[in-house]
Amino acid sequence: MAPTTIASRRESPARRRVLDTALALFYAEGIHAVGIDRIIAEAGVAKATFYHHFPSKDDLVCAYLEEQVDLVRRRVVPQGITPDERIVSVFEAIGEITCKPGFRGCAFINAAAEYPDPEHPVRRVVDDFRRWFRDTLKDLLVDAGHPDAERTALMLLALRDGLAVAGDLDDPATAGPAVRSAVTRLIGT
Amino acid sequence: MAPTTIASRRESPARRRVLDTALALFYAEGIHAVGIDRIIAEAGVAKATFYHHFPSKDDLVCAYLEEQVDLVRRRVVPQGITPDERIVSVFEAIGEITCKPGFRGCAFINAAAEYPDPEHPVRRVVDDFRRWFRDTLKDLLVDAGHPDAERTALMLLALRDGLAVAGDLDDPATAGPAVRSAVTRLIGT
DNA sequence: CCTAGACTAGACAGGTCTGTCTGGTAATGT
DNA sequence: ACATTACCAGACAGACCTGTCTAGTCTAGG
Repeated sequence: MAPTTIASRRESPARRRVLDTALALFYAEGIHAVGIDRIIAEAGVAKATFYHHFPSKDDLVCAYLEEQVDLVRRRVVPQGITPDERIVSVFEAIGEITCKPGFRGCAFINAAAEYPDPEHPVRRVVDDFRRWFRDTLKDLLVDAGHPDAERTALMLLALRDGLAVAGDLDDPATAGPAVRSAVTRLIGT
Repeated sequence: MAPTTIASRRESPARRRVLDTALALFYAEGIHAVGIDRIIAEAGVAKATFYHHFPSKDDLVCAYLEEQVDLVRRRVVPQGITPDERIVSVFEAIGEITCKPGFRGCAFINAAAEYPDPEHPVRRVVDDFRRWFRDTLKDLLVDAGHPDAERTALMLLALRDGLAVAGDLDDPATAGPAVRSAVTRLIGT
């Protein structure tokens, strides 16, 4: 038994192609709206191969969201000068992303809208992400010596969600410029 | 021809039952997840009757969202003392609703997540609602003599969306108490 | 009385969905 | 040389989807 078995199941060209396709299609068109047949066709993968790597569609959906978690995590890490500025920079980055052409809102919010059951594995991934993001904001606020860090982190999370929604449903250009002042008003400079 | 034809098509016991059932099921379980068969079964209505009142499922979905618009509009109207207090009261009402047991987020955000095409009739209803809400906030801010009413209205809309998402995905109890201070920080009093 | 229309019950067509299963190819490591 | 395993192609089952259609009941207005 080569060191293949599990390792290659986690990383293989076919699996990668499926995941990339799922990332694009699920995000752009919604999860229930995209069938397995469509994914394997556009990924150029046989059905048996797909079900070899992902026992069910739900597994693929979870993997898709984990992928999104990785993408976000990679962005938030880089630090600016002061903790205050780091917070502002995180939100300005969000403001920019929401203006980009393909933006279709927050992948986690959209996924949760399609999975009402809070106990569903998909919702677990969403919960983990949100908890991580909230804690990260709180830590930044604590570093900045902010009083009432806990509550302010909740407000900032609400702002983030609102920006993501607005970027998708309203005119994205209008929301962008307001981001910086919204953050400073909330954290009270 | 009695004054029936169109009038009764707009208001009839069967149609009402269908609409009420759709309101409950679509909101609680999502739109794609609930089929016509399920709706007509729980509404106690024949299929032909359903398709008589709603030519397609999309028509029902639009009617469902219009129904939600009516519900929200009815709430926002009542006025408090000062314009500032009216704004706060609107948001405290939102804060309360998000804590209630059956809360499953904003019906419009959830619907939009399932209808990616911005030109789709469903999205038109969503757009109309958001425009109305944004304008209402702006008018209240103008009445309050607020400078920068336009931009502040955007922030408040973002806050509303964030509250709706948080009430659905996070612990609803934690977000509630922060609402009032978030609003006052944003409108800068 | 009679007729238009709102309604019920349910079969049906044509499509899509997830997931299984068969059968075969190619590469790789022992 | 051989076994494992990653992969491809595609048929298939069984369920569910939307929307149409037939056939018949009940009610109220003229």
